[in-house]
Amino acid sequence: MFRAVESNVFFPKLEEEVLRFWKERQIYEKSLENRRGAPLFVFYEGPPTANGLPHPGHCLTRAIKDLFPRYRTMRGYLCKRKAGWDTHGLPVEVEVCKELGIHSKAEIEQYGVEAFIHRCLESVFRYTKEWEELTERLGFWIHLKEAYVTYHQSYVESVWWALKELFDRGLLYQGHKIVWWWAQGGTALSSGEVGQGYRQVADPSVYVRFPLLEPVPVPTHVDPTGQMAADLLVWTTTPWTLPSNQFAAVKPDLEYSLVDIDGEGRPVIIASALVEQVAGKAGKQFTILTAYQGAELIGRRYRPPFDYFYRSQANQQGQLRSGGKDYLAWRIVPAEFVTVDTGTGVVHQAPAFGEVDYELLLEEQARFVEGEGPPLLCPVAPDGTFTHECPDLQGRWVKDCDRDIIRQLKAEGLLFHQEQYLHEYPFCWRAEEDPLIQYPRRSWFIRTRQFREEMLANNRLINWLPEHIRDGRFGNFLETNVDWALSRERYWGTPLPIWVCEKTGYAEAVASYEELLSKPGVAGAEVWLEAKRRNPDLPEHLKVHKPYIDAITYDSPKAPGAKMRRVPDVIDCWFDSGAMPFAQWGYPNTPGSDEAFWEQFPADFISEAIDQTRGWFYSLLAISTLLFGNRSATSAAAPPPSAQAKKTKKKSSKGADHAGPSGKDDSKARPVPYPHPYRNCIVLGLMLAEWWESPDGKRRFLSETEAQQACAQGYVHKVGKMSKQLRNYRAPEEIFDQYGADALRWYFFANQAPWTSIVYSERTIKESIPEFLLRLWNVYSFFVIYANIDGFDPAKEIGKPAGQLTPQVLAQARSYRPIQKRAELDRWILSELHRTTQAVAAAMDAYDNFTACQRLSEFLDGLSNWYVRLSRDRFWSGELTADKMDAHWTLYECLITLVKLIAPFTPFTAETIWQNLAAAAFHGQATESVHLCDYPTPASEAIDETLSIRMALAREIVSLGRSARMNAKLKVRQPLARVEVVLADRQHLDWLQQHADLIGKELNVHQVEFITQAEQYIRYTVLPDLKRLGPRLGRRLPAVREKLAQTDPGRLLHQLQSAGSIRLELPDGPVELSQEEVLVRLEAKPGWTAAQGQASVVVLSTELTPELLSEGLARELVHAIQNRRKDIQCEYTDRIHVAVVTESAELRSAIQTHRDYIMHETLALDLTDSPLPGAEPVEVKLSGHPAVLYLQITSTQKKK
RNA sequence: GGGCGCAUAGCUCAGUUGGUUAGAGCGCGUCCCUGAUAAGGACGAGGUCUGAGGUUCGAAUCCUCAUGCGCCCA
Repeated sequence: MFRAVESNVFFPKLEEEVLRFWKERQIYEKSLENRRGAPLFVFYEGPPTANGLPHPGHCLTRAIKDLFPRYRTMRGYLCKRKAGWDTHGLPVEVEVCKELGIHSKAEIEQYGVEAFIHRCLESVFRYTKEWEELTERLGFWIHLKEAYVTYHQSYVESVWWALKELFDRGLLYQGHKIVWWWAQGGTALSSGEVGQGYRQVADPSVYVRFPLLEPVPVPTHVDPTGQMAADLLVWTTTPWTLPSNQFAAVKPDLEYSLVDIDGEGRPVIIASALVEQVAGKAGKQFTILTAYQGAELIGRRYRPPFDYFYRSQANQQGQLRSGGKDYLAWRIVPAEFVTVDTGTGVVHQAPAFGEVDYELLLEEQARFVEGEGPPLLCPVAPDGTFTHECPDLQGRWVKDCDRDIIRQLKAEGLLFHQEQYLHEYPFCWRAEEDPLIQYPRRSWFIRTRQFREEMLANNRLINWLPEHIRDGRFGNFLETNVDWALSRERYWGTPLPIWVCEKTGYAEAVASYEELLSKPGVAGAEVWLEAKRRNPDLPEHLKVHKPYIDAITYDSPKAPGAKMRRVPDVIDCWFDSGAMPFAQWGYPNTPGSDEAFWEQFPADFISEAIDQTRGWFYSLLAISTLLFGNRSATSAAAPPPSAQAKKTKKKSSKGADHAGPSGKDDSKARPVPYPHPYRNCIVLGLMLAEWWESPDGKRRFLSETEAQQACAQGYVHKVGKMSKQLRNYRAPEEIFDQYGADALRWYFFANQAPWTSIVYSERTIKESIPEFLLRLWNVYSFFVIYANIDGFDPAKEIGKPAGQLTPQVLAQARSYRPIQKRAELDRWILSELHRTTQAVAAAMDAYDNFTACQRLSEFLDGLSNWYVRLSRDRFWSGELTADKMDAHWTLYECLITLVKLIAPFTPFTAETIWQNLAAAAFHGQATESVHLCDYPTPASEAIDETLSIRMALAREIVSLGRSARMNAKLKVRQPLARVEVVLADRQHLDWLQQHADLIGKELNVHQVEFITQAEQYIRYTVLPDLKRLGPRLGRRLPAVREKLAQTDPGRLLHQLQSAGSIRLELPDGPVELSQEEVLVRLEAKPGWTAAQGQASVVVLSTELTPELLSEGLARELVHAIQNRRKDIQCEYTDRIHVAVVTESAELRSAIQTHRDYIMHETLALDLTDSPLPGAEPVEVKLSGHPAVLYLQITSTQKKK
């Protein structure tokens, strides 16, 4: 016996029970134990930050991250799932600053770095509980207890090891980075912060003359000497950067003009396209004297407007790599970024105060021999004031100097024009009156640029979903890769493990705390010990963090008496997360990490949202490529031979998956087979919120109903970014409580490809219940009802152990007959089951959950709306015949297999059903949990494609029949004499004829006839098969089409049937069309009750004889009695007494004629025509005939 | 400003290598069925596939441009 299934199912409650069950029985742990020694499927968890509450977008990521590991586990792989937490970084510091009500670095220092770090640590795990609850409630199986944590000592040391590797290989260097700098607060702002602070502002816009040192060539009609002295005309909105000018940039393929201004005699050079615009602005008369290509101007020298540097460095030269020498500064250089939208086409370059300018400086430096190139000129201090290098401006805030600078330009005759310029400019989001400036900071870089080609090559080995990421967003990013700016002048992060000699500047990297303490003359470790003594609760991990680590110094190996001190920076937290493939194991310092790392590298599967393209996806790839990529045999980081050997044991399969070692030892040619860290990557779309607003926009509602109730009308539907401030989305827990995790999961998996950006729609989540879960539940409930009524108990017939209840196990049962012996309907649904299994596995192997879900939905539809529907009378027939047992076994097998198929998608519902149908039914002799089962494998011998096609045809005909009945307003309860089905194609005619009864029953008609020629109802059309004929006929196709349309279809059909082909005479010669190259379409002629589909037309006979009407009445009566049974709460098997009192002769006659049928259908013991004493009379109308109905339940008894 | 993507029914989304009548679910309307019963099913209305060009015998699909939206980077 199966446990009775409650009809009013509430999924959230079931899910809670399943969660308890999983926990008590340690099902997740068992699912791993189950696969001990199996081939590996490697999953990496991209670590979330737990310093904020999880939102619906995290649910999507975590659902996808659960789906494929679950699937692969069932497919026989061992998939270890280590959780991880990202704990470092600016966002954490910002949170803490908010709590403390402070902003700047000075305020942090004042508060105390030590205390600040402690607060960061507290903040990091503030919402861990919420995250863990969400993870568990969603059914995301992952080892939360053994999570890697980026601030842990082992993790930090692993990162240090990686950095030392890079440092020792010369891949880590110090340079400048131009940052958006908040001078008053003394800190750089992240791009996100900068983005928040843009405001429209009016800045001075000045056009300045840069006098060229040498005259430029001109035609002799302009000047008889053939040359003229000229100025460059340069535009800038930041006059304060002019003292720092180093170059003027032009675009080589742009045309420039030499123009005379109001006949002044000293012409200027300006992009030709801008002559008119600038002349107009300045209100001057420009006369073009001659023109140059930008390329002709390159290399010419000019005098900058200020001589702070020029005074002493004007003629300095450096050695070029290509041989020869060139001047270091104040010459015209080529640049592609020059545009002619605004300005003059000649761009002032102050590399210290513009990122683009700085890039150009680097390019210039690259032309020179190391150390010989132009230096960076920066006469501005970090507090935003001019230094002693500009004596007359010294100590003043740069922006305040704009006016004096302009005045001076004017005085020297260099100012051509001045105006106000309105534009967007960033301000500090914390101190609104402070404009940001671009400013150079010393920074450590990783030479990723050198590995551009290697990274691109590795990128090509990754199976990106969607594919366009590879060559699009990610590929483009790699192609324009610049060196990774690694260091951050912050507090809470992995400290940069570089110690520098205070005297010589000699630097070295350190790979562990232990290594550090073993250095000669080490001192300062007591700072940590002292802190720990004061506060014994401090986690040991903190000792590798600021400020404790900063205290540690040791003797310099280069200068006696000098100390090595750590550089004060921490690193970009993206490096932390990108290091997780090895750092999660504490590689290489932690014992056993060597094995663990190489076993779990690279990942088969990762998934995050698209915003991670330049984040985690990049940091993983860059770090792996640099550390483990192809390089000389000196590699410190090559996999041990044992790990290599183990990996070759992996099963090979299709796709990018496991496209790994061939099994041969080719490690000499390629030191590391997988320098790319992940093979398959699903890039998720971003999730938007939807909400409703009151007409005034002041009130927000999360459902339309609420909006309707509150505002009646005029409320507005909104779609936009999810926002904590706006609270424009429903919290995940509420979704779990109302609809359940499976509903949410199915909504994510089944509605769209995962990379589609979706609107988080509560309504759609709700809908996934009736669409899928409830439909499955109804079939399951149906099965249990009848299995229990019939005493169908598989456990009684199957020996122990029953295991996973595979078809082989079920076949042991005495009453289980081979599929070939069963009814066709059984063979059909089992064939569909295996086809679905095949398709779902293929889709899931290709990481295509959307297609997989569609196939599952289609199967469930067939099971529910065709198989169960048509099998009903088999289930409620009285005798336990072999056919009835077949129906039970078939449905049972379908359900058992289906719950295995859906287990990775909706793990809770699958488990609930499995527990009843398998675990409980077999009293512990079946596999404990559906998640410990193997994924079903399709049996090709059970698949009958022809039957699938035929059954689909039958379903179409029934559907058309219903449509036809609808048109004629003939309800299905009214039997009809006959239906004629006209087929365009006689291929499946015989089969359909054999199944006429099935179609007839569904349509409630007595006779179904198939005809292939029925000119009386049908018009035929012969159409060309364009897909076939297109390639063959090309240009002639339209003529063929026309000719076919004009020719009498009857003649064409005749020709086709007699000759097997059609010959058309066309102006440009004859064309022969074979049977396969044409399609025959049918169309019902008007005036018939008919419906047409692709391949068939269904025509109904609408003539109603008295016999048919009488039969219809009988069915009406049955319907009325069944309704009444329900009213008086009959059990399914209750027997009843029935009486019908009526004046209607037709009705009495119908009862007379169909007495047995009525009694059988309604489980009536008798059917009389006088009132039953004690029974309540109910008045009914049956097709317009009034009657009074009496029902009375007898004692409950089995219908058998 | 640059890169990438998206735009299909009232809403949320599918649409396989270009092919004849562009689909699903929800919502709406009209019904049906019901011994799965707080389900289920059918039918209908609703589409210039964002716009404009182009390639092609043929374009929602390929190309170009424009518009709008999103993400990333400036």
